[in-house]
Amino acid sequence: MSSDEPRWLDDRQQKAWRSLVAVITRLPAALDTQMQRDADLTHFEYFVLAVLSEAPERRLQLSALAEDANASLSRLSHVITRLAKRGWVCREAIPHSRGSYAVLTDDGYAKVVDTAPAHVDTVRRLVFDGLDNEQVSTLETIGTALLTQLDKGIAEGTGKA
Amino acid sequence: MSSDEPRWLDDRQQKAWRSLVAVITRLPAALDTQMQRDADLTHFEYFVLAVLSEAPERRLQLSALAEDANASLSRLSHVITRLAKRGWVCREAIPHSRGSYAVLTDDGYAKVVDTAPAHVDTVRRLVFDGLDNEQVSTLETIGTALLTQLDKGIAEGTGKA
DNA sequence: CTCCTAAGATTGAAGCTTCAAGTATCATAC
DNA sequence: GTATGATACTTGAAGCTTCAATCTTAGGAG
Repeated sequence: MSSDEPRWLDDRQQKAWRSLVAVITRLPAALDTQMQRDADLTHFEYFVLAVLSEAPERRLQLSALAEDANASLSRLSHVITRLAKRGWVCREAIPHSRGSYAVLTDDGYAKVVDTAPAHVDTVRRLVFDGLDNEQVSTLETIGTALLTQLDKGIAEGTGKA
Repeated sequence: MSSDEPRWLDDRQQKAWRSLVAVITRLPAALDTQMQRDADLTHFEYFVLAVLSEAPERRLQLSALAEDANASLSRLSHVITRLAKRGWVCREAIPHSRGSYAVLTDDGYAKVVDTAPAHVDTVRRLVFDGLDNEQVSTLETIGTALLTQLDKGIAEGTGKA
């Protein structure tokens, strides 16, 4: 515990928090619904493929990919197994290292190219169509601030709240 | 599809989107980790209990609770079953209606009271400690704008992207 | 060279969410 | 009163994520 009385959030923070919770709950669900329907993929699976498609040589070490995709190594490993079964990704040992690459296959690249347009349309429809240019900048600024604090907070919190 | 060429996101939107995706992926994971460790609850379970604790008579019809908790009725029903097994909630038929109430028990209320302080500390640590007053207001504004557009977008999107 | 440690990744079980199908109850029409 | 339909909720199975344990291999110490 930080102090004696358990300082509550003030009114403004309370409202901001509720709306943030709603966003982090509803938006992923909406993204998954569209992805599932149009591409038989979770949004996370798509994101992994998309990150790989932009990497040099369309390959990335698993631990690096996990970081870029905001996931635990375990989660990523399971997902790579699933994507490999579908032929979109394969693993490749890295010489003189304990690591492995995840490599996007040509089929995987084609899948991303196929899937991207409907996904982008969805992102516009669910998010950007409601924001003007200034709000988009603000979103980026706030998002970055949140991530910075999140990383800091996780680092601190490794020893109980 | 909206038009001929699949209009991509511009650079600013792209950056904003990446940071938003990171937030909606990492923040829930961090909240769940703390909740699991300190209260043996998922963040969603806690949120359901918290919403109930603020409702008149600490009760809400399931469909209304689902809406307030940003969840599908199915998800909520499973969760209520789990919470009921632990004695924190019970169901109660609504006379002359097809609906049911979810009612927070005294034990359930006590659980919320016990759990809230560490949760609030976590929210401060992961989010608000990194934001000044103005940014909190901005967060609330942007969050609300996102939710508005999300609802609109989902309504539109019920017939393919 | 051999042992030891730890980094990188995998795995299986348990738990949560979703999806689709099912049940029950109320309102309406005949 | 009895169909019909729709609303509110429940349920079981399938799939995804997490957690903890495990495996494998690289890098040092002796």
